[in-house]
Amino acid sequence: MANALAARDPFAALADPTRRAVFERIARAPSSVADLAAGLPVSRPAVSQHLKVLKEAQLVADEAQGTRRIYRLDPRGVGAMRDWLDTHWDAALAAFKTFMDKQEDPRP
Amino acid sequence: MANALAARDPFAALADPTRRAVFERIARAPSSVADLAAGLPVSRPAVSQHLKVLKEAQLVADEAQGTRRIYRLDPRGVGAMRDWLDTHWDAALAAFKTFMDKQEDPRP
DNA sequence: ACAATGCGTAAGTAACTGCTAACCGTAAGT
DNA sequence: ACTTACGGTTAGCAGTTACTTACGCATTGT
Repeated sequence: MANALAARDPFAALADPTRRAVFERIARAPSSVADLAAGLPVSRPAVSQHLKVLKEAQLVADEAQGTRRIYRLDPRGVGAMRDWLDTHWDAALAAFKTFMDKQEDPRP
Repeated sequence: MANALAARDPFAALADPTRRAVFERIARAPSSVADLAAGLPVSRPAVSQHLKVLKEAQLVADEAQGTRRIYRLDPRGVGAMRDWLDTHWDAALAAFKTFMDKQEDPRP
Protein backbone atom coordinates (compact mmCIF):
# COMPACT_ATOMS: atom_id res chain seq x y z
CA MET A 1 0.00 0.00 0.00
CA ALA A 2 1.05 3.54 -0.61
CA ASN A 3 0.39 4.96 2.82
CA ALA A 4 2.53 3.57 5.60
CA LEU A 5 0.65 5.40 8.35
CA ALA A 6 -1.89 3.60 10.46
CA ALA A 7 -4.66 6.05 9.49
CA ARG A 8 -6.44 6.32 12.78
CA ASP A 9 -9.96 7.54 13.38
CA PRO A 10 -9.90 11.29 14.11
CA PHE A 11 -13.11 11.11 16.15
CA ALA A 12 -11.59 8.50 18.43
CA ALA A 13 -8.46 10.61 18.66
CA LEU A 14 -10.38 13.65 19.92
CA ALA A 15 -12.61 11.63 22.24
CA ASP A 16 -10.13 11.76 25.10
CA PRO A 17 -10.24 15.04 27.06
CA THR A 18 -6.51 15.17 27.67
CA ARG A 19 -5.85 14.59 23.99
CA ARG A 20 -8.26 17.35 23.06
CA ALA A 21 -6.48 19.67 25.48
CA VAL A 22 -3.20 18.86 23.74
CA PHE A 23 -4.82 19.58 20.41
CA GLU A 24 -6.23 22.91 21.56
CA ARG A 25 -2.90 24.04 22.94
CA ILE A 26 -1.22 23.25 19.66
CA ALA A 27 -3.98 25.16 17.90
CA ARG A 28 -3.14 28.24 19.93
CA ALA A 29 0.56 27.97 19.17
CA PRO A 30 2.87 25.25 17.81
CA SER A 31 4.72 23.78 20.77
CA SER A 32 7.32 21.28 21.86
CA VAL A 33 6.48 18.16 23.84
CA ALA A 34 7.98 19.49 27.07
CA ASP A 35 6.07 22.75 26.73
CA LEU A 36 2.81 20.87 26.31
CA ALA A 37 3.51 18.58 29.26
CA ALA A 38 4.37 21.56 31.46
CA GLY A 39 0.86 22.94 31.08
CA LEU A 40 -0.98 19.67 31.55
CA PRO A 41 -1.57 17.45 34.60
CA VAL A 42 0.07 14.42 32.97
CA SER A 43 3.64 13.29 32.47
CA ARG A 44 5.70 13.95 29.38
CA PRO A 45 5.53 10.35 28.09
CA ALA A 46 1.75 10.56 28.32
CA VAL A 47 1.80 13.62 26.10
CA SER A 48 4.12 11.81 23.73
CA GLN A 49 1.65 8.95 23.44
CA HIS A 50 -1.24 11.30 22.84
CA LEU A 51 0.73 13.09 20.14
CA LYS A 52 1.34 9.77 18.43
CA VAL A 53 -2.40 9.13 18.27
CA LEU A 54 -3.14 12.66 17.03
CA LYS A 55 -0.44 12.32 14.41
CA GLU A 56 -1.81 8.99 13.15
CA ALA A 57 -5.19 10.66 12.84
CA GLN A 58 -3.50 13.40 10.77
CA LEU A 59 -4.66 16.01 13.24
CA VAL A 60 -1.13 17.21 14.02
CA ALA A 61 2.22 17.15 12.26
CA ASP A 62 5.70 17.45 13.74
CA GLU A 63 8.89 19.03 12.60
CA ALA A 64 12.36 18.38 14.01
CA GLN A 65 14.10 21.50 15.29
CA GLY A 66 17.39 20.59 16.89
CA THR A 67 16.72 18.15 19.71
CA ARG A 68 13.17 19.39 19.96
CA ARG A 69 10.14 18.54 17.91
CA ILE A 70 7.63 21.28 17.18
CA TYR A 71 4.06 20.10 16.77
CA ARG A 72 1.59 22.05 14.67
CA LEU A 73 -1.94 21.40 13.44
CA ASP A 74 -2.45 19.27 10.33
CA PRO A 75 -5.36 20.45 8.16
CA ARG A 76 -6.02 16.97 6.77
CA GLY A 77 -7.58 15.39 9.87
CA VAL A 78 -9.59 18.47 10.74
CA GLY A 79 -10.80 18.68 7.16
CA ALA A 80 -11.87 15.04 7.12
CA MET A 81 -14.01 15.56 10.20
CA ARG A 82 -15.54 18.70 8.75
CA ASP A 83 -16.48 16.87 5.57
CA TRP A 84 -18.10 14.05 7.49
CA LEU A 85 -20.05 16.44 9.70
CA ASP A 86 -21.18 18.62 6.80
CA THR A 87 -22.59 15.56 5.08
CA HIS A 88 -24.73 14.70 8.07
CA TRP A 89 -25.50 18.28 8.98
CA ASP A 90 -27.89 18.50 6.05
CA ALA A 91 -29.51 15.25 7.10
CA ALA A 92 -29.90 16.52 10.65
CA LEU A 93 -31.64 19.68 9.54
CA ALA A 94 -33.88 17.74 7.17
CA ALA A 95 -34.86 15.32 9.92
CA PHE A 96 -35.58 18.22 12.24
CA LYS A 97 -37.74 19.94 9.64
CA THR A 98 -39.73 16.76 9.00
CA PHE A 99 -40.24 16.40 12.72
CA MET A 100 -41.43 19.98 13.14
CA ASP A 101 -43.82 19.70 10.18
CA LYS A 102 -45.33 16.59 11.70
CA GLN A 103 -45.85 18.46 14.98
CA GLU A 104 -47.64 21.33 13.24
CA ASP A 105 -49.83 19.14 11.06
CA PRO A 106 -50.84 16.04 13.05
CA ARG A 107 -52.75 13.60 10.93
CA PRO A 108 -56.10 12.51 12.48
CA MET B 1 -30.54 23.29 37.17
CA ALA B 2 -32.49 23.75 34.00
CA ASN B 3 -31.08 20.88 32.00
CA ALA B 4 -31.59 17.43 33.47
CA LEU B 5 -29.57 15.65 30.78
CA ALA B 6 -26.08 14.41 31.47
CA ALA B 7 -24.60 16.41 28.57
CA ARG B 8 -22.13 13.93 27.20
CA ASP B 9 -19.22 14.67 24.93
CA PRO B 10 -20.29 14.29 21.29
CA PHE B 11 -16.76 13.43 20.15
CA ALA B 12 -16.58 10.56 22.60
CA ALA B 13 -20.03 9.46 21.50
CA LEU B 14 -18.96 9.19 17.86
CA ALA B 15 -15.62 7.58 18.68
CA ASP B 16 -17.05 4.07 18.72
CA PRO B 17 -17.45 2.56 15.22
CA THR B 18 -20.68 0.75 16.06
CA ARG B 19 -22.16 3.91 17.50
CA ARG B 20 -21.17 5.87 14.40
CA ALA B 21 -22.83 3.20 12.27
CA VAL B 22 -26.01 3.65 14.28
CA PHE B 23 -25.77 7.40 13.80
CA GLU B 24 -25.27 7.08 10.04
CA ARG B 25 -28.25 4.76 9.67
CA ILE B 26 -30.44 7.21 11.52
CA ALA B 27 -29.10 9.96 9.27
CA ARG B 28 -30.29 8.03 6.21
CA ALA B 29 -33.74 7.50 7.70
CA PRO B 30 -35.31 7.75 11.16
CA SER B 31 -35.63 4.22 12.52
CA SER B 32 -36.80 2.11 15.43
CA VAL B 33 -34.42 0.26 17.73
CA ALA B 34 -35.28 -3.15 16.30
CA ASP B 35 -34.76 -1.92 12.75
CA LEU B 36 -31.33 -0.59 13.64
CA ALA B 37 -30.33 -3.78 15.42
CA ALA B 38 -31.46 -5.89 12.46
CA GLY B 39 -28.88 -4.23 10.23
CA LEU B 40 -26.00 -4.35 12.67
CA PRO B 41 -23.83 -7.20 14.01
CA VAL B 42 -24.78 -6.51 17.63
CA SER B 43 -27.76 -7.33 19.80
CA ARG B 44 -30.76 -5.08 20.33
CA PRO B 45 -29.83 -4.11 23.91
CA ALA B 46 -26.40 -3.07 22.65
CA VAL B 47 -28.08 -0.72 20.18
CA SER B 48 -30.26 0.59 22.99
CA GLN B 49 -27.20 1.41 25.05
CA HIS B 50 -25.55 3.14 22.14
CA LEU B 51 -28.68 5.19 21.53
CA LYS B 52 -28.62 6.31 25.15
CA VAL B 53 -25.10 7.65 24.70
CA LEU B 54 -25.96 9.37 21.43
CA LYS B 55 -29.03 10.91 23.02
CA GLU B 56 -27.04 12.24 25.98
CA ALA B 57 -24.67 13.84 23.49
CA GLN B 58 -27.69 15.44 21.80
CA LEU B 59 -26.82 13.73 18.54
CA VAL B 60 -30.15 11.92 18.27
CA ALA B 61 -33.64 12.45 19.64
CA ASP B 62 -36.42 9.91 20.09
CA GLU B 63 -40.16 10.03 19.76
CA ALA B 64 -42.63 7.48 21.10
CA GLN B 65 -44.86 5.98 18.43
CA GLY B 66 -47.05 3.30 19.95
CA THR B 67 -44.81 0.66 21.49
CA ARG B 68 -41.96 1.71 19.23
CA ARG B 69 -39.55 4.59 19.55
CA ILE B 70 -38.44 6.36 16.40
CA TYR B 71 -34.95 7.85 16.55
CA ARG B 72 -34.00 10.83 14.39
CA LEU B 73 -30.98 13.13 14.24
CA ASP B 74 -30.72 16.03 16.66
CA PRO B 75 -29.14 19.13 15.14
CA ARG B 76 -27.80 20.35 18.48
CA GLY B 77 -24.98 17.84 18.94
CA VAL B 78 -23.94 17.97 15.30
CA GLY B 79 -23.96 21.75 15.43
CA ALA B 80 -21.79 21.83 18.54
CA MET B 81 -19.17 19.69 16.84
CA ARG B 82 -19.28 21.84 13.72
CA ASP B 83 -18.72 24.98 15.77
CA TRP B 84 -15.77 23.48 17.57
CA LEU B 85 -14.19 22.27 14.35
CA ASP B 86 -14.75 25.54 12.53
CA THR B 87 -12.97 27.38 15.31
CA HIS B 88 -9.89 25.23 14.93
CA TRP B 89 -10.13 24.93 11.18
CA ASP B 90 -8.88 28.49 10.83
CA ALA B 91 -6.05 27.76 13.21
CA ALA B 92 -5.10 24.67 11.24
CA LEU B 93 -4.92 26.57 7.98
CA ALA B 94 -2.95 29.39 9.61
CA ALA B 95 -0.47 26.89 11.05
CA PHE B 96 -0.12 25.24 7.69
CA LYS B 97 0.48 28.54 5.96
CA THR B 98 3.16 29.51 8.47
CA PHE B 99 4.82 26.18 7.94
CA MET B 100 4.79 26.53 4.17
CA ASP B 101 6.18 30.05 4.32
CA LYS B 102 9.02 28.85 6.51
CA GLN B 103 9.83 26.15 3.98
CA GLU B 104 9.99 28.66 1.14
CA ASP B 105 12.04 31.21 3.03
CA PRO B 106 14.50 29.41 5.33
CA ARG B 107 16.34 31.83 7.56
CA PRO B 108 20.15 31.40 7.48
C1' DA C 1 -58.16 -10.17 30.82
C1' DC C 2 -54.50 -12.14 28.13
C1' DA C 3 -50.86 -12.61 24.88
C1' DA C 4 -47.56 -10.33 21.96
C1' DT C 5 -44.50 -6.74 20.59
C1' DG C 6 -41.02 -3.26 21.42
C1' DC C 7 -37.51 -1.18 24.58
C1' DG C 8 -34.90 -0.02 28.49
C1' DT C 9 -32.10 -1.71 32.43
C1' DA C 10 -29.10 -4.71 35.47
C1' DA C 11 -25.39 -7.89 36.08
C1' DG C 12 -21.31 -9.91 34.63
C1' DT C 13 -17.26 -10.36 31.67
C1' DA C 14 -13.58 -9.84 28.14
C1' DA C 15 -11.09 -6.34 25.90
C1' DC C 16 -9.29 -1.90 25.50
C1' DT C 17 -7.21 2.51 27.14
C1' DG C 18 -4.63 6.09 29.54
C1' DC C 19 -1.32 6.57 33.00
C1' DT C 20 3.46 6.28 35.39
C1' DA C 21 8.16 4.68 35.92
C1' DA C 22 12.22 3.23 33.73
C1' DC C 23 14.97 2.88 29.74
C1' DC C 24 17.32 4.13 25.34
C1' DG C 25 18.54 6.92 21.29
C1' DT C 26 19.82 11.41 19.26
C1' DA C 27 21.34 16.15 18.83
C1' DA C 28 23.59 20.25 20.61
C1' DG C 29 27.03 22.61 24.10
C1' DT C 30 31.41 22.53 26.75
C1' DA D 1 34.84 12.68 24.44
C1' DC D 2 31.60 14.00 28.13
C1' DT D 3 27.50 16.03 29.56
C1' DT D 4 23.03 17.88 29.08
C1' DA D 5 18.55 18.44 27.02
C1' DC D 6 14.71 16.51 24.57
C1' DG D 7 11.70 13.01 23.22
C1' DG D 8 10.02 8.23 21.71
C1' DT D 9 9.22 3.40 23.50
C1' DT D 10 8.26 -0.45 26.75
C1' DA D 11 6.15 -2.86 30.66
C1' DG D 12 2.77 -3.10 33.81
C1' DC D 13 -1.38 -1.66 36.09
C1' DA D 14 -5.88 0.54 37.26
C1' DG D 15 -9.95 2.19 35.32
C1' DT D 16 -13.26 2.21 31.61
C1' DT D 17 -16.10 0.28 28.00
C1' DA D 18 -18.78 -2.46 24.71
C1' DC D 19 -20.94 -6.66 24.62
C1' DT D 20 -24.42 -10.63 25.85
C1' DT D 21 -27.94 -12.77 28.68
C1' DA D 22 -31.77 -12.25 31.59
C1' DC D 23 -35.37 -9.55 33.35
C1' DG D 24 -39.20 -6.07 33.82
C1' DC D 25 -42.33 -2.45 32.14
C1' DA D 26 -45.48 -0.25 28.88
C1' DT D 27 -48.49 -0.29 24.84
C1' DT D 28 -51.36 -2.58 21.34
C1' DG D 29 -54.44 -6.20 19.60
C1' DT D 30 -57.58 -10.20 20.35
